[in-house]
Amino acid sequence: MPMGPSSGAPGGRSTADLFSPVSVGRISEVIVDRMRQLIREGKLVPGDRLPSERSLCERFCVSRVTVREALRVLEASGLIEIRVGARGGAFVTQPSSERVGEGLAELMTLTPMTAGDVTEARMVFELGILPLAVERATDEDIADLRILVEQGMSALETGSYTMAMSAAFHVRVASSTHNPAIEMLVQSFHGPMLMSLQQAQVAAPLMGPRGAREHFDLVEAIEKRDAERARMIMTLHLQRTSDRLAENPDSAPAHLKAGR
Amino acid sequence: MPMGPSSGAPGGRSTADLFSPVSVGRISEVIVDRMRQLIREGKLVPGDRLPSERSLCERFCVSRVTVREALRVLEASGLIEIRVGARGGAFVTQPSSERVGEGLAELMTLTPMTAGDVTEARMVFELGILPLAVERATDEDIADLRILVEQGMSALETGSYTMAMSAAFHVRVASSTHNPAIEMLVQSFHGPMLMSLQQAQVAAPLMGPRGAREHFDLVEAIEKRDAERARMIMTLHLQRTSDRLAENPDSAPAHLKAGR
DNA sequence: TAATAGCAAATCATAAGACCATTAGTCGTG
DNA sequence: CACGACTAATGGTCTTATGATTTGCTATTA
Repeated sequence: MPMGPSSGAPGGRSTADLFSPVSVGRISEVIVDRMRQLIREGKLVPGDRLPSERSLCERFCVSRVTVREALRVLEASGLIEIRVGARGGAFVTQPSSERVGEGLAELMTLTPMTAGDVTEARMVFELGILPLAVERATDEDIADLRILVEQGMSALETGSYTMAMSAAFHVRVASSTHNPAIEMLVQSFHGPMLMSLQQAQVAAPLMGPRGAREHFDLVEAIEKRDAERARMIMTLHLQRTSDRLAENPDSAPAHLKAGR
Repeated sequence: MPMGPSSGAPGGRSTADLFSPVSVGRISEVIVDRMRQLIREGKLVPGDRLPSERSLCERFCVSRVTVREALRVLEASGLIEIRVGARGGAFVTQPSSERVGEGLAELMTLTPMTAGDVTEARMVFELGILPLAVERATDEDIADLRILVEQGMSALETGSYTMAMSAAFHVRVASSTHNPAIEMLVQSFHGPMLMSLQQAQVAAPLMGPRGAREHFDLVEAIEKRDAERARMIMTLHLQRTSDRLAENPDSAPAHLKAGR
């Protein structure tokens, strides 16, 4: 019996299984999958430290190169973070929407897509979730929003308003829907995208006293469960942002700018 | 002049620049950035083949290990694809929304997020873009949609309807907005996410004759620029899908399932 | 002639061993 | 107690070798 681990004539079953490839792709890829699975199953939770490269070599019976390539991939996937030095190693990271946002941002730089396109998509989404936010916002949500509005206003006075603060507000509105998927998407929108597009220089003009006022009014509308009014305010608010972007030369095709 | 490439006393400028760290992080990371930039600038376009690993070693004056780690990262980022054998090597890939979708799907498996959450987000977005699609759809868009509907109907009769076909229809609707960002997002939704969640086994029940009819009606509404009617149809359509999902035990928390 | 087996080259995949750089902890000395 | 030197752990990189896979060519043979 020249072929096949188990005895018996080869006619018994489909040849498709018997002559399947003996090795499946890269070893490092197998290791990556194993790690992924461990993380998914919760056997590895954020903060955990993986064994050292050399330990992993022994456990998997592979060379360090292979282990390192697997770690590189996991790192690029945002699943682990690697620190050097004593007590260093690979640590499981907290899952975050940043990675999605990064992928989104990168796609934007590679694809014929303008800032206007993105703003429009954002508008559709943020307007669409408003009714949900209005309906579901708890007292705690509203209190948080009020705090953010106040912080924004005082920051405006001292001229220290940043895009991050605006993003925080919009994300908090999204999280008032109590739908993690929605929150994550909005976060992905704001995170690296707008951040990289226009840094501090246009943050202030983008957010004048009027913008702050709109934030304030929006919270009030949410509190009063006035979806229609909330929608109106947000429409204006986003529309103005969009217009500012249109004036701004930086709003040119995103893939011409963006240096990370 | 012991330090600094340009002559002159060190007092001329901030010492911060002069005594900056001599090496910044990983070499492989530098290579990754260089490659990324080349691709962004269009010096490397999809289909192009990168030099072989050994050539890159010489060009960058680094070892093969380093080059390989860079290639792994680029591959994990979805920027290149690596083939082995003669005429193999690293090839620049067509940018696609798949990567974003993957990241999204992975986040879903790692985060406390139910299929219901995702469906809700999807509903918000797909409903929100409908007015844009209705307004902007060209004759070509509508013709394409009709073809997809017909294909779906005949597939239903032969029992060969797949999730992919449903996804294709919804994505085509999204692309009728002529906004790449929107198209990409919808694609990200449908791509790996729903695909992995419920494979073929639930595709058919999810898409009965009624679903096909709704697709048909939706196209008609778009053609007649009847945003209100389109919205109603889509609402029902998605709602039904959502309900089916809720009945289905597979709709349990996404992070408990999903094996890729 | 045409199909097939065999061979060679290009290329990625992996291994093993060595050395350097960075970091945290420890221990000694003032 | 404070500060600096030493040590051990760990990732980062290099070098050299070998294996595996794919393509294309070539020679053999029916």
